Amino acid sequence: MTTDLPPTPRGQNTRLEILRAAHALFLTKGYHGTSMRMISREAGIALGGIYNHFNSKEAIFRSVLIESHPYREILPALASAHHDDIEALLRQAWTLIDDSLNNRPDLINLIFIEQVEFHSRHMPELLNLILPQVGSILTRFSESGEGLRPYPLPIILRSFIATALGYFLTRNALGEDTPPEFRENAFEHFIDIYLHGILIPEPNP
Amino acid sequence: MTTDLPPTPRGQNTRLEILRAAHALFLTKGYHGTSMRMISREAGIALGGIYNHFNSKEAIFRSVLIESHPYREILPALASAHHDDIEALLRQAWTLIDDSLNNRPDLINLIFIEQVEFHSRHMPELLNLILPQVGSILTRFSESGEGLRPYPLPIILRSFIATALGYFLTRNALGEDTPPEFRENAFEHFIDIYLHGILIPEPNP
DNA sequence: CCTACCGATCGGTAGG
DNA sequence: CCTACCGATCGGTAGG
Repeated sequence: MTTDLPPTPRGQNTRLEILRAAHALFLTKGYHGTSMRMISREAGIALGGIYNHFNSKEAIFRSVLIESHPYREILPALASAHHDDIEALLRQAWTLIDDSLNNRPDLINLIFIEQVEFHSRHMPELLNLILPQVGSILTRFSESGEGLRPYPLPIILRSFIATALGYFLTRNALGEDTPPEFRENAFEHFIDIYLHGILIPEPNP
Repeated sequence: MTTDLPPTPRGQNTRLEILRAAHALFLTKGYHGTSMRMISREAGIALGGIYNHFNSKEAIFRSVLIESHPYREILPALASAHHDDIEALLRQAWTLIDDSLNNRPDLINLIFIEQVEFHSRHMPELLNLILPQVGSILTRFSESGEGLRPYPLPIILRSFIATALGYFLTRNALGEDTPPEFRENAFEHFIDIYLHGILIPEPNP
């Protein structure tokens, strides 16, 4: 079975192939640990051909960051969660994060590379894309946020994201040869602790 | 004012100078973004002289990681906090973390480099040094942990560390040109949310 | 602990 | 989009 017409113009497919290869390499080797020759090999294109699509190695990283940053999974998860009360909404978002990130814990490496190797140089541009989505999420929080403790809504959102990041960061650091008490049901415990943290407790029954 | 005798043998001072230089460079440029020549220049020693103290570039990173990992600040902070009830103990530890890390947010970059550029290869060795300290901290938790929700103590410790990491990670990502609602009093809000998360609420007064 | 050097590889480009 | 190449720099070492 062959496709007579490529789904997108040929050049566009090559561009995506470069981004896919670079993404995979950056995640496992970092930016300076990845060479243009590795990217060209992995993408199945000659070294010189890359420069028809990107002006520099950093331009590739910038595109990978903008188009594949984990926030692109976390924020839509929050935006698409559909529930009346905020606890159910956040629990559903937590499940969606689980689905998209739990099997790919190195996805957050992109955040680390941006901080360590670029001093967050590209974050202003990325935040300009992200913050508009954040606005509608915060509105939703305030609409269904009856039982929330009186923290600023941006703090509640930031600490939710921080909880996810802290989970994956400690998960990777702990590895699989550490005492199991540090790992068993940790994903569920983390969301429970977070929710107790932001929700006003039910009156004692 | 000159010192007649160096406080430590000459060779030992050079070794420490190499580690200090390498640490500073790794934090700001990453491992592969730092060259041996940069380290030699910053340490004030010839390139070849480094190899009298370390067998390879990775050996330098390993020593930096083991001797300067942020856990070396967080865990002693927890171990030295001295209070009857767990809330006061954790709040004091939080303050100590603030003192040692808040002005040097790039200290956690060492953790990221280890994860991204080394796939946490050195963590087993590091955890062997860390986990014994953890044992005594957990014992303290259980002694003064009357008001704790029934989470496993290792989870409570892990989520405390994760809260600190998530705070600094989102702090660096947000930068200083984002809406202030995401940043105002965030450090205090984070510990409050965490403590509400793990403590059984007081009966309504 | 330094000087001088090794082969390999780097990001990027000219020219077609 | 490829081939062939550029100068610069890499980690590491021999020899003293």
